[in-house]
Amino acid sequence: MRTPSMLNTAPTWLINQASLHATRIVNDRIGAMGAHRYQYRLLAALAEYGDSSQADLSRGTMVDRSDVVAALKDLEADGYVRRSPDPADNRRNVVTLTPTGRRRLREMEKSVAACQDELLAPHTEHERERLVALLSRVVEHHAAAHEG
Amino acid sequence: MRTPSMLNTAPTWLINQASLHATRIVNDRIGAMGAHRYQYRLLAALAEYGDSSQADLSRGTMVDRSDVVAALKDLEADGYVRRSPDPADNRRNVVTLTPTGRRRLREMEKSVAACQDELLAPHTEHERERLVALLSRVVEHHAAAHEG
DNA sequence: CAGATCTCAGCTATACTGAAATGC
DNA sequence: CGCATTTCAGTATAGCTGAGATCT
Repeated sequence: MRTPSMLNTAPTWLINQASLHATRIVNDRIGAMGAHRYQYRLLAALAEYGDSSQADLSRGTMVDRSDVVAALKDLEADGYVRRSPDPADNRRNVVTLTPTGRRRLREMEKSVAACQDELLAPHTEHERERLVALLSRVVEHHAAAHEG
Repeated sequence: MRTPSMLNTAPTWLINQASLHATRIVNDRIGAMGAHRYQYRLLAALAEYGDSSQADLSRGTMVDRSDVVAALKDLEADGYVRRSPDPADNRRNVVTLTPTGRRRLREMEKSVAACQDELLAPHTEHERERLVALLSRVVEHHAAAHEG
């Protein structure tokens, strides 16, 4: 049986199916280097914004605050980040990217780039940009609607 | 903190985020009418293909064979489908859509159409078609690669 | 015999919730 | 006081696996 047309033309269904493939691809590649999805998001945020609190990392990466705790614990155990109390606000931790963590991020970037190529293998560069633009609008719209 | 650009431009991340929003929207609306995501997929497949075995339904809807069992049990309890042994192949059940089930599907279609509008609120009709076309290529490519 | 189907029991990862401890 | 942050324990669901019983 082929996929019913009622599903085949429904964006919600297509997005869910595409997400399953994307997740499988990312988990395979990131997992093969002994890392986790969330770790890439956190390292990327630290590289772009510098030292950050865990709450800020959670908001910036859409990783739940409680999952940030676990992911940072692993990253710290491997020396990719350091955590220290924030002198300016003792509720917070200052999370710092180490040089080793920066190298780790660069390796992950290659892996994640390969994921994009694998996921969008049939698509031209121009089509990939259009897809990114369309999906960005979806995500921005609902991210804004969800926090407001 | 805003989303790091390393994530914002990664299709895998965008698709995952969009999928979270899509799933939340569908679950809210379908759940509000006392139904489940899977039930819509199964009823849609039955309406398009007529009587089917559970294995065919599983392949056509991408609902796992074991989850088909549970979803059909609920649909049958509410009178939306009937199941009977296939005389031509006693391993199989013949799953039949009842008139009540057909009405139920029509209600769900309205609900699911509203989901698409909510998910793609910022997009024009033309943009929605482009998104569907791009995502269809992703899904078809990986569906083919995954079964082969 | 190999292979398909239906069913159940259970597993894992993801996203999320609640609450406690602490500090602003 | 209300509110934010970190942490831990636990929940819900989706998707999936393994195995048994049955049949082709």
